[in-house]
Amino acid sequence: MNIGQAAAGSGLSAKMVRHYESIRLIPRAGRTEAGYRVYSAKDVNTLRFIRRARELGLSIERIKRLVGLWQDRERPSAEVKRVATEHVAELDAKILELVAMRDALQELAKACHGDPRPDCPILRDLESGARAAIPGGSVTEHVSHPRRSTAVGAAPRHTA
Amino acid sequence: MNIGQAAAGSGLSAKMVRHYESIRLIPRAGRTEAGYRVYSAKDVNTLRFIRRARELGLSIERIKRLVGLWQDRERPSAEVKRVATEHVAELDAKILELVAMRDALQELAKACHGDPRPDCPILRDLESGARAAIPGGSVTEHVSHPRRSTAVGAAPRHTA
DNA sequence: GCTTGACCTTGCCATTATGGGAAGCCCCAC
DNA sequence: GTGGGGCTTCCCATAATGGCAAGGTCAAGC
Repeated sequence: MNIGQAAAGSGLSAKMVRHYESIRLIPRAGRTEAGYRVYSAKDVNTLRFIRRARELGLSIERIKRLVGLWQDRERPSAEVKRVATEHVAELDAKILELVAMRDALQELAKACHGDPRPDCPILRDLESGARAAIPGGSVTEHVSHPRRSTAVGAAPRHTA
Repeated sequence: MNIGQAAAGSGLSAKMVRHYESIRLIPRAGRTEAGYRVYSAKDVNTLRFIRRARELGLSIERIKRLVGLWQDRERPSAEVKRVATEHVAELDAKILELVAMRDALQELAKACHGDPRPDCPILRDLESGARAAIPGGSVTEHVSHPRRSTAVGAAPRHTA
């Protein structure tokens, strides 16, 4: 099958399938005489694997490792688990960061009248507030109301 | 003062101060005859405001709005509050996404022996698992399109 | 005066994962 | 034989930041 079918069958975009080939996450697909990429059902399985891994937020680098382990019948499950727990640790760190931001901003917003007058604790905080540590608490418990919005405006990088 | 002093005084890098100028988050700084940027204490205050806003994860676009409101003595606090609550909503959405990922992966990891044998529920899930409800957790079903961020491996995009 | 070193300038590249679009070839149905 | 849809490659853009490079500037010390 061509890339369109493979993409549809895996849930990825054709664009991303090409991209994954270019960064060598997947091997170079075979070509027809006209240069069209050719995929097998097995290839689609690999692409689905990748899509699911991306849904769990795994980075391309980790997915590379996982695909390698997946295809190795002798793999120690310990290695797979390690990749997973590494990612869980990063997710936890990120979650803590975002929760701290949200809680701080939510407090400020709560204290803001939100009326036609100019006085505003949010601006006062930004103007000269010292960002302080937020008292501990389980992250999960704070997560309440949903919302299917879009991007969060990314935070300062210091992480890696 | 020069950019180095302004950067140090605001907690930003000189690089970012130049960047913020280039994207017009701040006005073009005055120059010496040699072309060096010149900053006043007031400029540094603005830079500090920006740094704190970034610490709260606000995007440059929202910070632009906030800086504008901050400098407008007639601003309605309701507008400031709106910017803040918009961001809180996005943070909440992002947090939910990450928590869903973390919980799912954590469950899988917990079920993985992590020994020298190849059998592994994590790979089995990726191989053909539908992302489903996590026991004990409220976050479930389709983990839709996340986004990128700091340390975490980022997820699919759709948003912007 | 001249050297040295710290600081400044602009500009380009990299990151992460993904989308968009252009220019141009290919294939099949009608 | 033609039109439209699928395919190809390549470049650009995103968000925010770091890094490096080549070169100008300034102040201090000799």
